[in-house]
Amino acid sequence: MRTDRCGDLRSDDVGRQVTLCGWVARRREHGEHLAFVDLRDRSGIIQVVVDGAADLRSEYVLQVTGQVRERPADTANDSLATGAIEVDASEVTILSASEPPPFPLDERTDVDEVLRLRHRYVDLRRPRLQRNLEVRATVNSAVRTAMGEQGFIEVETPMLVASTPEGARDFVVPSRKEPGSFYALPQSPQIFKQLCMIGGVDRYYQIARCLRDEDLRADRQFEFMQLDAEASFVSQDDVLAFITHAVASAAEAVTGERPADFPRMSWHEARDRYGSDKPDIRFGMELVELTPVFADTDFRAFQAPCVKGIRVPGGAELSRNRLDDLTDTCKGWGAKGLVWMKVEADGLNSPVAKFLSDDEQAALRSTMEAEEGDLLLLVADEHHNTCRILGLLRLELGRPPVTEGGLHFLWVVDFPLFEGLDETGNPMPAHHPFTMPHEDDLEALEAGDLLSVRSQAYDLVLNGWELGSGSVRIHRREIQQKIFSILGIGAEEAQERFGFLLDAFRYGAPPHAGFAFGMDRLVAILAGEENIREVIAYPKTQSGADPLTSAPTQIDDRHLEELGLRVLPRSE
RNA sequence: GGUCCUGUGGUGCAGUUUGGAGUGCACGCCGGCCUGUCAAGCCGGAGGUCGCGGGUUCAAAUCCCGUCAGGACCGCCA
Repeated sequence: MRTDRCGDLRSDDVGRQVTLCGWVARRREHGEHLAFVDLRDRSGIIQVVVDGAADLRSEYVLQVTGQVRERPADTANDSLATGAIEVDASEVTILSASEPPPFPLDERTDVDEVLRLRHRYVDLRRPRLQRNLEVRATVNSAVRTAMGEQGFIEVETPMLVASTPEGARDFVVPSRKEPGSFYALPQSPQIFKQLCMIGGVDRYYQIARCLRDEDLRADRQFEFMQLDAEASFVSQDDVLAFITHAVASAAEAVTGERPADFPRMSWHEARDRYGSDKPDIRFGMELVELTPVFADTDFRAFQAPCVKGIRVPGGAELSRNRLDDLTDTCKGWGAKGLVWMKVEADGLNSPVAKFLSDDEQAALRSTMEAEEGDLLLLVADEHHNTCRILGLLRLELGRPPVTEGGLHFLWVVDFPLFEGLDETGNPMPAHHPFTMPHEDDLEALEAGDLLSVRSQAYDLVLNGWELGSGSVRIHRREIQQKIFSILGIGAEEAQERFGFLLDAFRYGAPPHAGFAFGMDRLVAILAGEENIREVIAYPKTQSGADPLTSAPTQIDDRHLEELGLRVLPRSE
């Protein structure tokens, strides 16, 4: 139907007879005998000169045949890739008419998102989404190539799986053949990929759809795509290298530049310096240790296990109102309070300055390298809480937009194996119960010094977004049993919950390790989007609805009966 | 489950603080004019459940209560 794409034509094509198909992006009429139509397809836009009488309106679908020609002198449009030329139409066929679109398709208008989702087929025509979908396809393709290069093969795993009690809430699918029983949709292919290892598929990967029935966020949808990978006979370093290659290849495919650095940082260092296990290292404002400065302080609020602060360059300009807001925000995060100090020519301006000795003020200023005009924000609390609050505050005050600062990848390693205790006093696994403890910490594990035990688990962070995580898995039976017993999972319960995996481990399980990272998040950052809905063709709203199809919908009684289901009346 | 923000012709906004006639801006739409525009221009026109319900008031887009939808975040996401 067409010989060329609209956006591909250039001055080289002058003189050629071409046939183009596309949508009317805009028309400019000059009376009976002249009109300009900007014809748009996925490749871009070109100006078509048509007879003024033609009734060609916005978003009509046209087939245009005509000759490519230079535009007359002084009428070139530099802002258009095809701006030096135009197509002189000899024949225009309306393939499909269109009602006026429900919202403008130009890039200038920030349209209500529900409206965009309800008419997603129109929204998808806009350059922004066209570009984002291309970025996504490029990333998918680059990742597949990169994994293939490293000897991984793509294996598909089922969507209808058994529900396990771990992790997120499952989406479930009722069984027709066995009423009252349910499949679960996979939260990840975790178990299956480990079974692949036992099955001798020594390098598995999959760009897998995962589903978790948890509340949605800017970086979270019910369903999302992961690069899921697992390899046998490899170390943590090997896995980091595999994933680094895949992610670097994806970034290079999109930006044209291969990111060089994938630095590593221990979980402890990340917490102490950035107050986060996913530090955004695009900017400074690092947490400064101040506990020694106030070791002998008379100021009650600083008589805490840990005092830290951040320095906001130029922050002394913030109004009292804004500082009060920040204090409230911190309290909302669970802080006992927030101490602010403005660094001024004649000293520290702060409600609490009078409680601090001259030595303390001087030590504070030098430790924080404070300069006139800075704002110092201090929190005193338990170590972990101090770091967490300041980490959130740092992001609140300093985090650049997604499009700024380049790509800063970071491997966070040496996570603790357990993060605190649950209500019943059992330690909680920081990753999952198959995570291998650090070899150097096996003695501490044996000795019961649980919270000091590191794991061979690792996260990949990009500009403060957690892209994904992985671990070396336990393949030694006695260690697995030790972990289960620490977690308070008895042999019977373990068998019930993970029976088929444990059974499989009896038949020759190779040492293995793996990783999974969120493709949507990677694509969003590479596309310069703050929200993964912008890189998903058909996303859902924050309440999990799809304005396009109206999902979720009710099903009729006959259908319910067939599945052995009855819907309870809504409770108050 | 919680906190905060938003909802006004087809679209994007202003108007809400301090109640007084559906008032305004830009785009789009419809009609007319126009042979080099490119966010074309000029003239004219149509288009409203101020999300919904209730309350206060002589009077509500505006104040109060509730509710729905959307968004950001907390909880949640091993």
